[in-house]
Amino acid sequence: MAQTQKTRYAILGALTVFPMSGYDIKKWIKDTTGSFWAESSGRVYPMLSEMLREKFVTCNLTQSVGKRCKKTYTITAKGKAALKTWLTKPPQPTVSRDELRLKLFYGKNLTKAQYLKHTLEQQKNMQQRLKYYQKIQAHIKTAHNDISDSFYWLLTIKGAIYHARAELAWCKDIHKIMASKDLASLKKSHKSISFT
Amino acid sequence: MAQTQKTRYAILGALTVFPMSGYDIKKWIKDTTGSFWAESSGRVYPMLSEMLREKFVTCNLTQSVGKRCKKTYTITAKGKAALKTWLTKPPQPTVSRDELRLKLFYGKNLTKAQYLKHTLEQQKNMQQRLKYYQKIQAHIKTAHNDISDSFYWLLTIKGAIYHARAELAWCKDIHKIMASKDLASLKKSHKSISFT
DNA sequence: GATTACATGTAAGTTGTTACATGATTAA
DNA sequence: TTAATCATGTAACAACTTACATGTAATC
Repeated sequence: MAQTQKTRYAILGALTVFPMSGYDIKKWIKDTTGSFWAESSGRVYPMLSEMLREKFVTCNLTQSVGKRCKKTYTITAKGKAALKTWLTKPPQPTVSRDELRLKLFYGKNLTKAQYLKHTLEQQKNMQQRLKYYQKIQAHIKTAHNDISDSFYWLLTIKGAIYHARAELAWCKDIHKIMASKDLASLKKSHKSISFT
Repeated sequence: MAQTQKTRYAILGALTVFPMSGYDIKKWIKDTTGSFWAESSGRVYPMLSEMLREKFVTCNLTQSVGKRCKKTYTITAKGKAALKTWLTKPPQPTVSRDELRLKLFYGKNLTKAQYLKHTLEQQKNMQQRLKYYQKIQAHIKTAHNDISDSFYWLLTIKGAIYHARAELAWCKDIHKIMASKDLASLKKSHKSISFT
């Protein structure tokens, strides 16, 4: 019964930073909250129209460089109120589908090489992410003087960094365990794997 | 174009452990891979019928305790082959929607108390999870002698434990930062927040 | 006597993605 | 000149959830 429609709040949140067009919003969401939130244009544009009808946002046309018109949306007091109401509600734990973990869980059905291919790829991805996060972090610290937002962004990035580090530590552990033992000898020693 | 249908593989994976009924499968998925994978009965039962037609599984009726009949599904060679093909493919990074993170990212729009309510709740949840994982971990180590599976399960749990620990460390950091500074003084000192 | 667990399934609705259509501008 | 970015939007489809229907058996 309870309609979530979280796309709505992801958009409203973005508009508390500054007014944006649909295109901007999609890009913003990808660039800032991309590691834990995604929206497609097929949702953003219809949702903006809906929220315009509901007076959660206002729209004014701005001419961008050429003749193309750009619709810049601004959040209203009503929109802000709706956002705040949602923000204060306890977040419902969405069980994400982590494909990597599912594949590794049923790793019995993979060869050692296939298994390691997945974890090495994950390790590489997490290393890249970590670098990306640290770059963003430095960027926010230096370029942003609008404290009210950037304080919270830094805390969020910190969480992302911790997450990436945990994934890296996990991958390393796996590689250590897989490298030191061949699968045939695991029967004897698997119980001694350290789980500190 | 590329149809994912991951429910299919979550089920097939479960059936590589032992034959199960639809009810068992749903319970199994929840109990073992529940922290990173979810399936609803509205998907499990139709998918089992579909896979029966495709000869990925076979079905035989077993009388459970009373008169209720139970359909026990067994994975076929064809099903195993399909699973292995999928397992070896690089997992596509599904961007989950982490509601907590979105809410904290736009934390500017929350009061300090509201913000802390979310992070304290997350801390509590992660502590509970951690205990749960450690219980399961101990259980697998002692009760399971079928090494081929349990080795991979232990590695997966290790990842879950690392993840929970990272979340806990993050929450603690947030509480430290939020406690030591009142929001009014943040303007001066936010750049000195340690991001080690 | 009530609730929970077992057990299978369907139907309606929601939510979301992908691909497409359209076209300007800008950089390699 | 080819591709990428800017810019808005729709239509078709895919995927998933929730609530319901139905009934047994065990436990509290």
